Amino acid sequence: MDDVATAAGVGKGTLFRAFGSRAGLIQALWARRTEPLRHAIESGPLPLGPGTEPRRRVAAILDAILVVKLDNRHLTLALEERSGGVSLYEQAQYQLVHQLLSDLLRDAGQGDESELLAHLLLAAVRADLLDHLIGGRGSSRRQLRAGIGAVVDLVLNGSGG
Amino acid sequence: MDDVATAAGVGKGTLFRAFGSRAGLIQALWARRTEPLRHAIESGPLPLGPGTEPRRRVAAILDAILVVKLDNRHLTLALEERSGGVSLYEQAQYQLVHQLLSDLLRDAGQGDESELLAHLLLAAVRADLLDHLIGGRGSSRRQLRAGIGAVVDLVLNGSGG
DNA sequence: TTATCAGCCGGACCAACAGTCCGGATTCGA
DNA sequence: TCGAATCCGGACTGTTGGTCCGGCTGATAA
Repeated sequence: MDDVATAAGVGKGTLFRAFGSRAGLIQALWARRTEPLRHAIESGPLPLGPGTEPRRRVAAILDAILVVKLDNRHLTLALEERSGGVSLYEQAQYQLVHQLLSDLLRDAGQGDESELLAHLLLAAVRADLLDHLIGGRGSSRRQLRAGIGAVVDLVLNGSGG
Repeated sequence: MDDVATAAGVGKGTLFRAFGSRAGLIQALWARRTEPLRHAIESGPLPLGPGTEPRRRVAAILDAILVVKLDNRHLTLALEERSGGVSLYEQAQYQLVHQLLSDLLRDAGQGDESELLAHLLLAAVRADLLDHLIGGRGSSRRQLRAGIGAVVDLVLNGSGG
């Protein structure tokens, strides 16, 4: 926070007055970075926008989220860190995506458990997991998108097992 | 740490000499709490022990982990918190379970993606998610076990969608 | 142009907390 | 009994998120 304030050319007080807390700053940054994505989901073209078949739309949204997270690894890691007693699951932005995915899954016929299933799918793109997969296992971005996409497909459409 | 040392009737130095760090203490506690479970998985009776059909065994292991986590919510939350720069995924105990689940999934015919799938299934029982589901949504223990069990089944056996 | 005042800003300060370190107690061997 | 090696406790340090107040600025009125 000190460094951020200095880099921004303001005092620490100003920073905290503007964003409330470290978590507030991070969430504000995240909100700005994800604005195009939110817009595309709300009213953009297929397959992200409304009108796509629910399962395909869920997969598209998850892939888009994955890409944003890969493009903002440090920020995302900080965002999802439990800080100030606020967990990821209490953040408004998480609850919004979760609600959307739950609704889509319900539409897709996953009546029961659509809420849990939405949590599970979102857990597949959690920042620390991505960080581990990239940093530790050396997966490339391509491999990650393909792999996670496959697993999500498997969850959504069944393996036929 | 101060409080722990005081409660244990020793100095803080002793605590750190014995466990290395806060994370070390938490992992040691966790290792002790999960010792019976590890033993049951290694050489116990069905469905946890070896010999069970892979998918069933995966489901049984996940349910057992879920129960332990529910019985030790605070400890588990602390364990999975990124602390000291060490994420959950770098912990030896996580890697062991992940390896086991990966192998079982491979045996079950999920050749490709068995590793990612194992991560996904373990993400379904992450401490902060459980905490959110219990604390915020008021799900009972029973409901959680049933719900997560159903979702895991769906992932393992397909929904037929 | 100058006096007054409200609001905003900066950065010194505070509290919490993981981790270190050294003076002293204890124990073991001679 | 004495000396040395080991172990222990808790005061201390460094870092960091967050607070607070003295002072600056800019607007307004005389």
